[in-house]
Amino acid sequence: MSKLSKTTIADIAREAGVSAMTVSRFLSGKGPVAKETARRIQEVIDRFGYQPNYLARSLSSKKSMVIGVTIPRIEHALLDNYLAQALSGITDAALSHDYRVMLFPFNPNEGDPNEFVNLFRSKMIDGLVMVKTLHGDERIRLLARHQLPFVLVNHKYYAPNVHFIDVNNEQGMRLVVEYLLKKGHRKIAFVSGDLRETNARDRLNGFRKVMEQNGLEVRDDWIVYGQFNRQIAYEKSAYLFSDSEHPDAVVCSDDYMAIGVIQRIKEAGLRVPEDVAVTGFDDIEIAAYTRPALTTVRQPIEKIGRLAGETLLRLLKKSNKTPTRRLLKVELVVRESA
Amino acid sequence: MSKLSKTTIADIAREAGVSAMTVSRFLSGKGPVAKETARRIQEVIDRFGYQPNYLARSLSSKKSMVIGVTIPRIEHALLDNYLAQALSGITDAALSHDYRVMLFPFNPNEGDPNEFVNLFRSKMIDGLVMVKTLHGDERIRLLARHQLPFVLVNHKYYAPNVHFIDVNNEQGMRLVVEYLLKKGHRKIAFVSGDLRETNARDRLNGFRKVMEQNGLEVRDDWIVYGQFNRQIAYEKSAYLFSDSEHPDAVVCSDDYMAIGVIQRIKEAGLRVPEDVAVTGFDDIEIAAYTRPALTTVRQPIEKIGRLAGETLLRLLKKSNKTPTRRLLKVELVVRESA
DNA sequence: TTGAAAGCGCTAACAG
DNA sequence: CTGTTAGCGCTTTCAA
Repeated sequence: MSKLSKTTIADIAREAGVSAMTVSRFLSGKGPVAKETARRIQEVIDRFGYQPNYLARSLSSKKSMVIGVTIPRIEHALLDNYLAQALSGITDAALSHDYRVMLFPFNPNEGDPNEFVNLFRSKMIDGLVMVKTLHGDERIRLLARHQLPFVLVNHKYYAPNVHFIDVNNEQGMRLVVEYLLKKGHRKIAFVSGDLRETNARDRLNGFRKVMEQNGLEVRDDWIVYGQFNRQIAYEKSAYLFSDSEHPDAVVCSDDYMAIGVIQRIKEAGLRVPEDVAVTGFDDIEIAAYTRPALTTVRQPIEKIGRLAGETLLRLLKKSNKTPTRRLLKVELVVRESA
Repeated sequence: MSKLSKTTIADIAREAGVSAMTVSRFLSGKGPVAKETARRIQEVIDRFGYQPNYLARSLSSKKSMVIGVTIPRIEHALLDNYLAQALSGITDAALSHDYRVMLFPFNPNEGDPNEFVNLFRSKMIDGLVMVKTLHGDERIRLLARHQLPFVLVNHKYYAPNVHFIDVNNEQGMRLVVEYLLKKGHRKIAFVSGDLRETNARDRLNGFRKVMEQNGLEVRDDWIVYGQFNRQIAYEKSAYLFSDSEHPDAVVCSDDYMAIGVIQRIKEAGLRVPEDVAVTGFDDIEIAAYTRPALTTVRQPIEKIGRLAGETLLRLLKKSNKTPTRRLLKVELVVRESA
């Protein structure tokens, strides 16, 4: 099939009249090489179009120069907008440090708990960034126990050897709730994402806290326990609007859910935002295009990804005793839905 | 840092009282292993949590079991919705055949023409899927010349050793134009994407052809030469609506462009679709949420990705003399913008 | 500033 | 059905 000539470091060495070791030194930049020798080696490399065998190099040096990114399969699709943005940031960071990125989709709550540890055992990756993991995932615990280098994206997990980059969800909820209050809303419902994600929990708790600090009651029957999913939010929020007494505002745990809730509200014959205000979270691409356009909390998703990548790469250089635990600021984006 | 015990195949062999070769046979399933021997080996593997060293295996077998996916950097973001969907399909196909996926972002029209060939030279990948490449990209030509296994996604390139999966753009344009004609539109403009992408060319040519077949004039000044980009479509389409005589329909080369054009039309004080109908292409996620929701041509993007992956994997099994050249059907999705 | 020797952990090829 | 031998192409280590 392919007709690539296979030049090895030995060929280059012979042709340049030096040993393989000298070529290796020249290539890595580690160790001295005489100017004239370097010039000759470079000339031969160019002439042959030589590319070092990455597998041999990695096997010998015990560094794969690859970082893995695990992403959950969601609704049959691999990548929602959130994941795509995060991946973008991670990849940027990796490439700028000469690492490659390998994708590892996984099914939450399924499969071998050692699934990710084994990626290290098999020397497939040097480090791992995990996006959107679930609370209590045994796989994370095992990675931490083995002191493997990994970073969590948007998942808070306070434990030794666990590093994460996340946003301040409570601040986000404060922004949202206080904005709604200022607008005169008092009957505020909350539609939550999967509580196995720390984001969902933090947002719900944040919502509760800010409401109470403002002397407002949080009605238990106005907390909807859903998932980060448009369709499920659409289904589960139905009862909120079947009564004559409905909320005058709904805070949603993310944008996809807000879209589902808005659809539900319209079908109940109510208007957004006149009858019911709705807010989202994330500021995904489509948030600006929904009808009405979403008022939401913007997360710097790509930046989160980049920071996660950089944190990991720092970890690979030298392990860090004190865990990195960054909570980035969010901002309120006011559009039309509230 | 990490404290993973490093068990090798030799350890397993010794412990199971066999040779490394027998363990290797057991692991690969190639070659016979006695039932009882197999049982003993499995027991030892489990006990040690042994994972074969992927690098050693690949170095020896000369197969990396990795396929690369090249994606163009677009507007600073790595992944637009189209790319995300395609990547999803490719990854699905790869994983189901026990291959891993590595990401290789690249800047169109920049960098070493050997950039991708070198991925093969360095044994980083066994095959490559390229998404959204530009016509005449030297990198593609070099891959083909070296007879390397690669597949193009949404890029038609008729040449030996070049395989591609694309859609029938002309059929898409027929759907769109004939729909517009049926609706009574006659003054139809076209806003094109970057003509270095074969998709853009095929859509423009298809548009022309169908218009002419229906006896309609294509006004040169109503062809806008833009790029696959919302902002640029917004800017370049301005003049279409500054005259008193404007088109009553605009066919756009993709959905992002349609969004830009709609914005422009609104700012010109016109209504969509009452004054000007607008159509897109792709049916990306947000197409259903724009205001008005987009009438567009749906491509089975994820399926394209999956087919590309499968085509590549077949190529890796045995090279194929006759190039795969699939053009998938598209369908018209009528919403509100036309 | 350079080189020789020894391996990294696995599999291909062949022999038994 | 199992084992031996000889690498794969590089880097590490030590010596010169």
